[in-house]
Amino acid sequence: MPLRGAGGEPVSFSFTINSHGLAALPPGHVDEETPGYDIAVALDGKITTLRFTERDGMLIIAGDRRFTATAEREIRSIATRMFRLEDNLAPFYAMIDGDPDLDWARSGAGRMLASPAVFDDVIRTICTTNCAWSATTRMITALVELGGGAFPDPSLLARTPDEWFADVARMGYRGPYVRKIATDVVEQGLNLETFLPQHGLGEDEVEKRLLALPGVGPYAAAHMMQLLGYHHRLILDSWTRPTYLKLANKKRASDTTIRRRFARYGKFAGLAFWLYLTRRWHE
DNA sequence: CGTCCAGGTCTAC
DNA sequence: GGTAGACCTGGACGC
Repeated sequence: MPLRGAGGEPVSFSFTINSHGLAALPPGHVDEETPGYDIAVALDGKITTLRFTERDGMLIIAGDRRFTATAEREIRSIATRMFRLEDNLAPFYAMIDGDPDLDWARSGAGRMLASPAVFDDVIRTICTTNCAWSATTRMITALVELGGGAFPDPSLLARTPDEWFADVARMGYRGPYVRKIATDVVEQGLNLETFLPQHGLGEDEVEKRLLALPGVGPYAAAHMMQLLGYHHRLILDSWTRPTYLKLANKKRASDTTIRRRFARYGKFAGLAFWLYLTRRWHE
């Protein structure tokens, strides 16, 4: 399928795909040798590995078997979600034309790699809070192992006992939060997929609902908003703050000051901030 | 060994 | 609305 954004703009994952994206899979799932990206998902009730590669502006998707028409539609949907092809960055690229800090990004940068499902990203994001990155990968590796190679769906997490979260995944206080969200999806009709812009809830309402989830505060909500395609909020955490100071050659800057610095990018302020911080990832 | 803190959040004032 | 303290875990660090 064509690798273009919703506005026909270029899409590039030069570095993010193979490395640091939040949705990056546990070690072993990412092939560092070839410019491709593997992910295991459940299709037709079976765990299937999909390999994404890019050639001449086309996204090539290879599977390990033949697929039904239903599965093919699902694959297309997964790819569109993961690579954020529903997101229109053309207005942003027009905005940064000639911008000394961000003009480079017009070649197609700015799409934080997403998981096949919004649910996955919410849980993954909670696993990034208040811990070292090594703990994040440990927790997510355990989750994917529980899922048999793919990220576990809500019903599997809902029926997995508390002891597993505490003793196997070692998620500490996050375990009950994750189980609560999974249980609400299964039993209370909570549908995180409706947070996607196409469902029309509206930016403010989506943010409100994210913040209402246990374990999701300002940082996690900002990260999810970015993944969902709402680019206004700045992701402010213990990595982005010092990274900004270093790149901007400043001694200190309050969150308010940082926000003011990026306010010129309007509804794309958060994306501008993220690209400012991750520029070297794309070189 | 104890303390601090890492890509924060929640509760109680 | 703003702020202190607690919170699982485990690696880094000082003593």
